[in-house]
Amino acid sequence: MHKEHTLTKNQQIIFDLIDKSTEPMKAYSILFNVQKKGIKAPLQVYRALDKLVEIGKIHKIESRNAFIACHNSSCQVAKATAFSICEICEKVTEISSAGLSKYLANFKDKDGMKYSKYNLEFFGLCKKCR
Amino acid sequence: MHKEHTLTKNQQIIFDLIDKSTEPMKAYSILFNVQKKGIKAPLQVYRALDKLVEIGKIHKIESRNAFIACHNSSCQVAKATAFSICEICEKVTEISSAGLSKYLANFKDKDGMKYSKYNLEFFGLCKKCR
DNA sequence: ATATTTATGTTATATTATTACACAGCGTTA
DNA sequence: TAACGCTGTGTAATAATATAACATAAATAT
Repeated sequence: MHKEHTLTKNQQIIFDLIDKSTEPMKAYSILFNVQKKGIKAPLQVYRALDKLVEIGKIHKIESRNAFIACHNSSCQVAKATAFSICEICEKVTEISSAGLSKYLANFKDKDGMKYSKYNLEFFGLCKKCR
Repeated sequence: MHKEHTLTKNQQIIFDLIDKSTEPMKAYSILFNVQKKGIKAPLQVYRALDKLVEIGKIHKIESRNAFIACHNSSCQVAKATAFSICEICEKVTEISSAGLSKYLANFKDKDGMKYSKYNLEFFGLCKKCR
């Protein structure tokens, strides 16, 4: 079981914005959008983003420096993430595949080492862009 | 078979530096190190990095904004990369596992979509840091 | 109630990456 | 050879992403 995190005001504002967005949002675009709500400085945004990532409410798309809400209910901690990214329209989708998760969670390298966390980004063309 | 790419002067200087490094190098650290060789501006570095990534001589570690030389002879194009990253000492190792490559290259999502490229980053503690 | 931790607000600054423009070298081809 | 396309170079300026440092407030624990 996981502790339910009650979001603070800034965290809630920023999460709501990302959650409503149909595409990954960048930090300064988030900042621009929440300035009317009193969040004025980059650091306020980054602090909220850090926390939201930490508790698994959002994920960072590393190759794009952008953030999307997690829609995978089983993923309350940001320790195992996989995305597909369209190289034309930049649509990003979180991949939720039991097989893939299982394979990666159990993956051991040559030295028999297992890892506590991973991030996987697939690139290609989405249906629309083919 | 792949065309052999002859590196240009700037590309060669920057590749040599990254190749000799025991750890991933960041763009501005590269810049600092090659200034004595006449490469003075960030853009000169980024242009060389872009090309080196494109032809698979180096890879970008997205979560760290850093670059490492490819030591995987089979990987002449940057389309399928996997790394392990130690969260304490930041040691990065390229993972070369036939099983993993095969699994990911053949991975299809729910819609049966296959991808042309992927990047996977595993996080954990290396042997020394355990 | 006090200590501790977590979050906030603000200013300044560091770090990472790109735009825009001028020009040089090289192979093609007309 | 000259005109063209392509790739790479040099330089200055700037954009975009992220953090440091410091002061204060709110929430939680002892």
